[in-house]
Amino acid sequence: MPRRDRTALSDADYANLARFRHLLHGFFEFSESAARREGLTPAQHQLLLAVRGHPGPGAPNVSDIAAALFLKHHSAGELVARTEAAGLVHRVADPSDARQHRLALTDAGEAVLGALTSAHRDELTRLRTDLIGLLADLG
Amino acid sequence: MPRRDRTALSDADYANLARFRHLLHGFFEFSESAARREGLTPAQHQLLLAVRGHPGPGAPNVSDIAAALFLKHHSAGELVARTEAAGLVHRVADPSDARQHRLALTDAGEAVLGALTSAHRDELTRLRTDLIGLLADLG
DNA sequence: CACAGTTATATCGTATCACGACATATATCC
DNA sequence: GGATATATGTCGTGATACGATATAACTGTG
Repeated sequence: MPRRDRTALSDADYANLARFRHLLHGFFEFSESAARREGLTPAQHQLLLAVRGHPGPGAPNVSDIAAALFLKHHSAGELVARTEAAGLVHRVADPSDARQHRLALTDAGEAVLGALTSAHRDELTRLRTDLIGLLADLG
Repeated sequence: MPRRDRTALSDADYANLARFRHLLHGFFEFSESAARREGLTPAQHQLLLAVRGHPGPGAPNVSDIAAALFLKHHSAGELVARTEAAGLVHRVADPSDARQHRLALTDAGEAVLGALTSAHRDELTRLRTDLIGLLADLG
């Protein structure tokens, strides 16, 4: 059992966990403001990334996206609809299953995601050392 | 300049960033469900942690919490009011500045935060290796 | 020592977004 | 081919952070 004694929490344990959360929260604030600067909602940005970074062999469908973004199926569908209306993704009917829609980025979606992904990679490079240090203190 | 060429993004870069976000998102899902199991909203949990883990010399006030949680001052005040109503924190008037309220955990808040913090430490121990591996791929 | 500016917090109405409940269409399996 | 499962869509609701605004208290300055 890797779990340590519950009574063993020190002030430093709380402070380290608080700092870890604060650091991650700061990263997400960065991410959200970067997305909004590009005219996207944060959720739309995450959708684009989930579509582009989908690990499977083919293009993801709405259910894949729901799983990737921890959403209910119909919430994922709503997000896809909003993002499609913004011209960033499009749905193509799956030829082998008429219930499903395969998702792909539009050229506009591809462009904006590229810019955002570069910015995020840079930001993570800046944060990496602190993050690893905190993880070492926490584990 | 640490920034790499914007055109240098590969499929793997997108996939790695997507996996990184998915891993962190999963951690937050774990955190939120743990908080709700204890009868707290996720925001209330973060408030407790920010109070308990506050780095400064004294107890934090509402503005400190706003900064720690990336909230506007009045949103932090609303969160404190809700959490105080739940009996998890209390406000004590600062004797040297009647505008401020210093925040402290109640015994109930202390107990629930302790349980949650232990659980989070364990979860982070589980995730640490994957997280560090992904950070290495991303930077 | 008034008063201008700043700081700390509170009130209220609004907007966003994911959700539950429900509905529909298609596929699959005895 | 009828029952069941899967994929997605519609609609109303609730939670909560926010902007705009307000109030109170502190601080420095002349």
